[in-house]
Amino acid sequence: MNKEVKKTIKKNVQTRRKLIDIRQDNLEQIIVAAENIFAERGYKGTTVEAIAEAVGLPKANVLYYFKTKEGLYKGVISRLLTIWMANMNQMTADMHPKEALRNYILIKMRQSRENPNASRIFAADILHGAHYLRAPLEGELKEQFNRTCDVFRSWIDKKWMNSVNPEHFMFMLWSTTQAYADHGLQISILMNKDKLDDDDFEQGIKFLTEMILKGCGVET
Amino acid sequence: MNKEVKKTIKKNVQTRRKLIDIRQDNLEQIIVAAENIFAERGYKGTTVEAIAEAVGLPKANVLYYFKTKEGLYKGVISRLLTIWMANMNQMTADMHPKEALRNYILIKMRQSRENPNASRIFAADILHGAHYLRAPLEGELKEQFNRTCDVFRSWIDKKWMNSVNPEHFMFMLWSTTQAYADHGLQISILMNKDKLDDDDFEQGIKFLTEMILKGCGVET
DNA sequence: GTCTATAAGCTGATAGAC
DNA sequence: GTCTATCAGCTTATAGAC
Repeated sequence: MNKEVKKTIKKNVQTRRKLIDIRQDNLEQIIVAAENIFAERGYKGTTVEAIAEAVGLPKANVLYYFKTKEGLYKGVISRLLTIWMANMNQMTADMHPKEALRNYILIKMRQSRENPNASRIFAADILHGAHYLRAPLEGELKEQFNRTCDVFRSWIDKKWMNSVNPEHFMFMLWSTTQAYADHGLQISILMNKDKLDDDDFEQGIKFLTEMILKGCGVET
Repeated sequence: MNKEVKKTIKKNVQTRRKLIDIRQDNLEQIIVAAENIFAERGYKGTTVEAIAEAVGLPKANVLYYFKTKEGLYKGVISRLLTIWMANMNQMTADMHPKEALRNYILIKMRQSRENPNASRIFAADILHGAHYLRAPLEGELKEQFNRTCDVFRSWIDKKWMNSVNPEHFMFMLWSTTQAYADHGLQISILMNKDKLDDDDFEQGIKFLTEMILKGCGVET
């Protein structure tokens, strides 16, 4: 193998690496921009043009990477769902509800603060017929839901908490914590703020923890 | 005045009455259909054509009555807001929280059951920037919110309830009850149902009332 | 008042030069 | 891989006959 050939190969490798990097970088940028705009304006309210503009690319380029708008949307949802499930706190029967519930509320509130897009996009999908979330809801999410309800039942059996309805208890945990993402704008307007700050979330966490633990009869 | 003239006048009156009736009837039908479709598909997802089809009129006819799609949407929102505010339970300082809260939860849950469209359309608007609800939120709704928080404070002063954060307490009352409208689909999927029935709402009311009263230290 | 036809504008997607 | 130009389809809104 002579020098010229080696050089050519090396150059090709470098070029390919660079292209791969560009590709990864563009994919990442597009999906992050898309997530934000879908969360703000909803699926129908979002244009591919707007996403392209946010990334500084022509829209044909965005469609080169993702082929269709719906494909991009599905990509965003599935990415969020993965993160969502990974961060999902697993409450178990052997944990004491005092610590388990306190921790669950903390994690969910942190999620509402740090990744409100996920909660908002999910909420919009549910509101408009669960077009994209029906499948996961009927599958993995339902299993997780049922497991957690069983944990509540076992806590009730052990007299660690009052005999409250497990399903509705779960709905309450979700709706109260996710409200700080989904209805964050409403809350901030009513509290005369531009947006919710760390203090608001701290107070929310403190309030919810006390109310919910006391409500289901767990000693604090 | 001869008989012919009298007859003509009478006929004109009848005709006018009939036209007014038709007009009222059409307006009513259009706004009801629009409410349902906007709630299902969101503003951008709704076409004037779909509304017209639901009423059995050509879409030019719908636009004859409401001029623009946005005008129709505003009409729907303002109509729902009026009903919403009228049904709003006024909690007052002289009422005991036990009865006042119980009744508030009952009314809000009834609203989620009987008029989920209002809650859903409001939720979608908040989710996407409160384009149409910002004004009422900054005005009448904020006043009502502040008045109710004051009522909570006076209850706390009287030791009728624990010293919980009034603002966050209000958010909890809203999010937990409205969840049965906004996330009704999610709840029904997780409970293996097509839709929530009377029993589910009864259980929800019972659950929420117990949890919330106990949570804020009101005797039941 | 009602309805058909159509204008005007936007948006997703593609063709084709570079 | 990238970008300009453009097509095809949909949607709001209006013009104009009845």
